[in-house]
Amino acid sequence: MKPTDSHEDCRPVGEILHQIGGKWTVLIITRLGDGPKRFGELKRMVGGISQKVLTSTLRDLEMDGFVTRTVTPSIPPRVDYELTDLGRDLLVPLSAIGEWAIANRPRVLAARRQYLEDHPEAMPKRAAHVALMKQAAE
Amino acid sequence: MKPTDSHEDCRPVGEILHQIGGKWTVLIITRLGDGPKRFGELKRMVGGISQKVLTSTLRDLEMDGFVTRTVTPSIPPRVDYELTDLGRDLLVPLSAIGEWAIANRPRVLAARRQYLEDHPEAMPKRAAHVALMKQAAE
DNA sequence: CAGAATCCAACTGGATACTG
DNA sequence: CAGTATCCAGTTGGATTCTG
Repeated sequence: MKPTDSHEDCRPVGEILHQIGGKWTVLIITRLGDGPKRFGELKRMVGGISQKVLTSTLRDLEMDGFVTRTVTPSIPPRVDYELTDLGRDLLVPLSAIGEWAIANRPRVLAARRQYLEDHPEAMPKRAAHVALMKQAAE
Repeated sequence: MKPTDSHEDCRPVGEILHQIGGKWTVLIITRLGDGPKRFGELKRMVGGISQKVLTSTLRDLEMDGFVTRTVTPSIPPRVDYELTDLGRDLLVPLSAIGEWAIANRPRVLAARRQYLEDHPEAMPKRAAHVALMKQAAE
């Protein structure tokens, strides 16, 4: 599995990455890294995610075999999510990305500021930029 | 920079991850991993990407300081893209993800098949699923 | 509590045509 | 060759309301 070769298997890999690369996936998987969590617990921990999106993201993760969903039919109901072996496996490279993001956010923000200085006309054509720029302004 | 703590900096990290998690970002960065590439070269190597999307993704990466864009005003014009130090830095955790995806694609596909067996009514509510299922059927 | 169901605005990304 | 400029369909994701 050499890293710099393999021109053919780009697309299939892209599909998996796209799935993993969802805005919240990394956050959810890493939150589950230290044990099972209930739905509401996860929602609070991640923060800023709507239930609809959390629900469907968790469904995706369940579908891909990264998490298990355990329903306890009590009143009120209780649902726990937990990483599978595959999920814990994925957690390794994923948390590496997460830590990279935390560690290098300042560098990225600085690069964005620099870019805007050099290209004053650049202005946000993509939404993600706006969000990051707001952070850069802090 | 502990992995399992830090409830606060989830969102900011999410923004960076979202950026990185774009469908093509990982593919492009890893393709650039073994040296500078021209626009058309990249387009062929990645495969299946439109020039519009390739262009805007490259702009994003440039904006974030991951790649440099070098224009040689000849006829025909020539533009080279190359990883910056920050980009090469990012390449490390990113290619880990890429390799994970290649190595574990079968497991993910198997999980999807299993899921569909267990939940016959599940059927594609999200597009990404359709793509993966088509692959699963191969 | 955990979600399902709607409604709807915003963003993504593909196809096509044109330019220096 | 390497874009830029449109147009446009499909998806994502937020807010809100309702249910077992």
